[in-house]
Amino acid sequence: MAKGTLPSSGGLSAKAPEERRERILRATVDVVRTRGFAGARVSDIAEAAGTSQGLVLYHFHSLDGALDAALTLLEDEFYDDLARDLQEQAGAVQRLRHMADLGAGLGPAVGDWRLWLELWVRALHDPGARETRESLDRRWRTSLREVISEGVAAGDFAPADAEAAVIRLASLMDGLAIQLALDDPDMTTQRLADLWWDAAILELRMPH
Amino acid sequence: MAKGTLPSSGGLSAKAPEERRERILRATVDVVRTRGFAGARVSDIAEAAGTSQGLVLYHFHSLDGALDAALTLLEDEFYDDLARDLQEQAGAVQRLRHMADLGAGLGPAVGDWRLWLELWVRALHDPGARETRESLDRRWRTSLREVISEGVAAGDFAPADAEAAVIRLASLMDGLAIQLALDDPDMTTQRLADLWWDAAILELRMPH
DNA sequence: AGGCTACCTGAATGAGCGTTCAGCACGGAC
DNA sequence: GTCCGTGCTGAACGCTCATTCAGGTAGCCT
Repeated sequence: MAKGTLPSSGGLSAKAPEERRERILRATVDVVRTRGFAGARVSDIAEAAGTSQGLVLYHFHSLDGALDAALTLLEDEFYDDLARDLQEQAGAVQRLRHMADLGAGLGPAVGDWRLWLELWVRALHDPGARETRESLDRRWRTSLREVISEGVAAGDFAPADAEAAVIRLASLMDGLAIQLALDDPDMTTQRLADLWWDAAILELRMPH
Repeated sequence: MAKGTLPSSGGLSAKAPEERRERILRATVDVVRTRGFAGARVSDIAEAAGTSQGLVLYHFHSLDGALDAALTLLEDEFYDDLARDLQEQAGAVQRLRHMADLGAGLGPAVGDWRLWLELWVRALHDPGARETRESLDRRWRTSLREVISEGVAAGDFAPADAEAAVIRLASLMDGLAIQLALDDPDMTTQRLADLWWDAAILELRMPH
C-alpha cells in the first residue's frame, strides 16, 4: 500500500525489493536477539519488518531459511568489522587492547553476546549453525594468534606457550561474556575488559 | 499393567508412585540433554520414562513444571557431588587439581556441559532458570574461592589478585567447556584439564 | 461390603504456527 | 494496448503439541 502510493520516485523503485529483503533480515536478527532462535516466529519477523508473513517466506523459503540467512549476515559483518577495526590500530599492544574492548562490547563491532549464546545452543542441534560458530571462533582465534605473533616478533610479548595462550584468552573471553550476556550483577563491560586485559598481561608476560 | 501383575510384593508398592515420579524426572533430564529445552516434548519424556503423557502432567502439572523440576534436581545433585568429591581430597593443591578434572568431565560429578549450555540460554528468557544458573555459578565459584584461600593460607598459592583469579578461572572453565560441549575437534577433556591447570599455575603463581 | 482417594491411561480438545495458495499491483517488453 | 514476470498480501490449510478429561484400577478406611 505505502509502496503503491510512491511508485515512480526515481530508480529507487528497482532497489525497493532488495531493501525489503534486507529489512526482513535485520528484523530476523532483532527477533533472535530478543526471543532467541527457539522463540522466533515468522509472525514476529514479519511484524518487526513491517511486512506480511507471506513475504518473509517468499524471500527465504522457510523460517529456517530466514534464520540461516540472518546467521550468515551476522558472520560476515562480524568478520568485516573485526578486520577493519584491527587494521586501524597501530602495534600489537594497541590491537590486543582493542580486542579486549571489542569483546567486551565497548567498541562498535561484535554484536550482542546473547546472539552468540543462542548460536552455541543452536549449534548443538543444527549442523549449519555448528559450522558458522566454528568459523566465527576460528576467525577470532586467528586474529588473536596474529596479534600475538606480531607482538612476540616485536618483543612486546613473551608467552611461555603462545598457542595455549591463544586458546585460553579466547576461551576466557567467552566465559566472561556469558556473565555479561546473562546480566550477572557482578559483571560489566568495563570489568570484563579489565579482567581480560590483566589475564593477557599474565599470559603474555607483558611488561606493564 | 506391569504394575497390576505385581500388586503385593511387600511394602514396595507404596513406594512405586514415587519411583515413577523419579523415573520421569530422570527421563526429563535425558530428553533435555539430547533434544534441548526448546526441543523437549511431553511425548518424548513419557516415552523415555515408559509411561503415558498423562502421568507426566499428573505429577508435574505442566511441561514447564517438569523442566523446572529437572533443573532443580540437577542443581542439587551438582552441589552434592561437588561437595562430596572435594572433601575426599587432601590439601588445596589436590583439590584444585581435582576441580580441573571435574570441570573437564573426567571425574564422576558435573553433568554434561551441554546441559549447562542449554541452561544458559534458557536463563536468557526464563527467570527460574536464571536463578538456578546463578546459584550454580555461585556455588562453583565459592568452592573455588575457598580452595584458593586455603592454598594461600598454606603458602601453596600466591595470586596477585585472588578474587580476580577466582572469576577468571571460573570463566575460563566455562569458555573451554563450550568447545568441549560443541565437539570442537581441537578440544578434549584431557586438553581442557591441562589448559585450565596451567592457567591456574599462572594465576596463582604456583611453584611447579 | 461400600466408598474414598491416589494413581494412571488413552482419547479428545483446541490453540499456535509454518507453509501454501489464489490473486492483486505494477512495470517493462513487444 | 496486451502480456508476463516479480513482488507482495491475507486468508486458509493442516499439523504438532500441551493440556484436559472421562473413566478405570487398586489399596485403605469404616
